[in-house]
Amino acid sequence: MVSRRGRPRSSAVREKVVRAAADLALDGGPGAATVDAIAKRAEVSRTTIYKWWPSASAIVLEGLLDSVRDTIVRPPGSTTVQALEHHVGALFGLVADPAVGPLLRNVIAASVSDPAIERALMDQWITPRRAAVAVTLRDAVAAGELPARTDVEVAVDALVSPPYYRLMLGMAPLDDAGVAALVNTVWCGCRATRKVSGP
Amino acid sequence: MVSRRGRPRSSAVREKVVRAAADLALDGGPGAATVDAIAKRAEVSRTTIYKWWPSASAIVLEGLLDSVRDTIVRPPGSTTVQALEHHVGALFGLVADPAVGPLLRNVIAASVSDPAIERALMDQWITPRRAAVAVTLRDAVAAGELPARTDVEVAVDALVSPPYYRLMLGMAPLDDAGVAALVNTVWCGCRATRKVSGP
Amino acid sequence: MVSRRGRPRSSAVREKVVRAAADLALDGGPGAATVDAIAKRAEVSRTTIYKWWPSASAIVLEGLLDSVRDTIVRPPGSTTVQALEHHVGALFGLVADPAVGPLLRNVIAASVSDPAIERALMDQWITPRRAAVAVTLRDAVAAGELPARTDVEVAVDALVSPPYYRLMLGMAPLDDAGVAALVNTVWCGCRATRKVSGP
Amino acid sequence: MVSRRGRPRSSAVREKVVRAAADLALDGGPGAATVDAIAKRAEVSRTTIYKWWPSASAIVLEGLLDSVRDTIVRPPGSTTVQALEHHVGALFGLVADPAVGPLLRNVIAASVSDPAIERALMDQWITPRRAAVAVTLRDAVAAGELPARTDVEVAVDALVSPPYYRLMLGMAPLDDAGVAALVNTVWCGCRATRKVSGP
DNA sequence: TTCTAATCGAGACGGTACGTCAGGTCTTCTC
DNA sequence: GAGAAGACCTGACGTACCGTCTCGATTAGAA
Repeated sequence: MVSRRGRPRSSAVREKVVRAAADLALDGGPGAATVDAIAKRAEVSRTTIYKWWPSASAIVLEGLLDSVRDTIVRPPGSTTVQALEHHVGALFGLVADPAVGPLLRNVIAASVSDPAIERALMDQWITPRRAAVAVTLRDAVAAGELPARTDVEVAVDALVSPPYYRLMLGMAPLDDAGVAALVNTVWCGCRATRKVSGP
Repeated sequence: MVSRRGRPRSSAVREKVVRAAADLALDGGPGAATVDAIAKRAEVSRTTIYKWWPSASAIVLEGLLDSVRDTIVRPPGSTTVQALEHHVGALFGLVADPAVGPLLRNVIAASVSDPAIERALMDQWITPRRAAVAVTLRDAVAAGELPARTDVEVAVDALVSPPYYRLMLGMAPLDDAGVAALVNTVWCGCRATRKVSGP
Repeated sequence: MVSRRGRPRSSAVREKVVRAAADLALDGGPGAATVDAIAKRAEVSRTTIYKWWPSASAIVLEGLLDSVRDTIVRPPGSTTVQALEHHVGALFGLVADPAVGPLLRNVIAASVSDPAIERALMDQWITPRRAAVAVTLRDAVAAGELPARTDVEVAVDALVSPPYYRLMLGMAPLDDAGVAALVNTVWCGCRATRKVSGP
Repeated sequence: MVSRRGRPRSSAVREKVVRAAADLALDGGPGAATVDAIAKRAEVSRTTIYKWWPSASAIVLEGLLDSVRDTIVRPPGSTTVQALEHHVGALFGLVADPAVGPLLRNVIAASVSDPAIERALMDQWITPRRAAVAVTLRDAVAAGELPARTDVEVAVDALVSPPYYRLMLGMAPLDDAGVAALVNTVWCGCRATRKVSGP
């Protein structure tokens, strides 16, 4: 067993910082989660923060990923459509969650000017969620439920883009009926699609 | 017509400022278009800038809207699908345009922390483009090409969200085939949709 | 008449800053006169301070020079010895002054690690005071009161070094009798000096 | 004698630390000898340094005293003037030594804001050197070489202040001839002095 | 023409946050 | 117990932008 030398990192610090960042980002509006403000609220030294995180947004992102640790699994025994609705519905619910959406919006905005955030967001948030939907769709293609020519990436885009789009532009999220309609439309669209430039 | 007394506003100033902001935002990366930098580059006084614009992002937005003044019209004599492809294709092209996309991304990020930008962006960019697509879809419903139960807002979301989504997350834009597939999928999906929770 | 463009510099700011620095350096001990503390005490923005002064020590130096603006003049109609005693006595008095000595000590300490302070201190404080004494001595040589071989620089050193030496090392300053004795010793020494390496 | 329990203090550590401090203070300029830098250069833990020394300046001072361990003795069989010249010349030489002067300047500057350094510097450097000169002068008074009214403290000041003064202000040190002239002037001045306020 | 009201430029000023550096203290493991 | 490693806090540093402010210089219609 390898026990590190020196004083061990305090887990309390990490928690206080991440929680403070989330609190500030949530009820202080975006731009409130500065390193200074986080340090003050968490009662932690700014220096320590800079030692562990490269920016305020990185902290917010960490809090975001912390709060959403539920594994992305397909409900056992579900049909393809049920699985799709589960995945997409969960995503919509998440983005519309008042404790998650604002953080995500914050982080996406920050990712515009911070490649590191962009990468982390992509790797740890976007890609896993796209993958879950994509796998379900590809299984359906393999099972013959969807035609072989189905463009999975495009279908995934159609299914997952709207919540981000509405989030970033400050539009109200789709309600449950809207979500169901979206899934239904894309599902039927994939099945009904004919060759694009046919006779 | 009552022409004001005093020195009239110099149009040269507006142009220099807007151009400088766009240049900075484009090749300096986001965050480069600060008021200070714009003032220096445009060789205009900071005071003057503050007199006419509330923020740097507002200038970038103005430049964005300036550069995209093409009227959003339905090509005369086009079928519904052709019209849809034209509208959606134009939008995708715009967002993928290296002289437009970055500015837009910039402005959307700024809109997160600036309600005024959010409003202006919504009113002058998002809403008109959604409206064009929505009108086409509603016409199709009226003409019996699409079923009456079609949820137009959802269809619009599916059609227009992907480019913004990919733009904000730094993903490569869909290529032409992808765009065509998307339009086709949604169109077919709307036509083929059955009642969501049928027996 | 050249009237500057732009908002004119506020003289109140300069005064408040310089006074605050002096106050802090005097009753807060050395090391108390940081830029932060000065800004807070003077109720002036740190930015503004950095615009006009390169360091806290520069401000203290400015305050020092401000408070000692008395022209260095030889009393009219004085004999050489009287003039010397006046000059040297004034210097001793200044350095022993509780409102001047601590500032000077502060600045000399800072000059060790700041060439700009070193230069300014030299040019605006040390050199003028050495010069006054040197001129008086040289006049005495010219008048035949002192032998031609008198090493003026050495005599100046002997006369002016002690107060700085005692100041820097925290020793009590010489009292009036000590000052008189010093002047007398050096004066007589210069007159009585024989060739250093005689037969 | 009871030898302490536990690991004894490593003399290697002391040497490495002191040497590192001296090296940094000499070729890194003042301000370079921070505790951090010393720890890094000496490859010693900061904690260890803080355990044995109260400040970086204390280390520099220790190095200074280490490097100048020559006993201050009067050359046997010397005349008073020879002894004085020896003492004062040694002091001048020391202060002008490029391996000693900068350290001393450093320490004096630090003593301004650190009473402990001030005390140590006084007790272990200044006082012994003043004492050596004072004893010689007092012996001369006792022997009748100098008048009884000689103010020894003042004479000591005149003899030893100049090198410190020039050191602290960054002035070039006096050359050998200057030193000889200084000693000669003060010696003759002490012998020739008449009552200060005579008729 | 002269007045007058506006624009525009220059620059001072107060703020807030940034990211870094050094000083100290404390905790833990290793020798 | 000495020493190494390193986490942590404090406080100051100097910089970048922000937004406001006070000026003078310029411009062109209105009196």
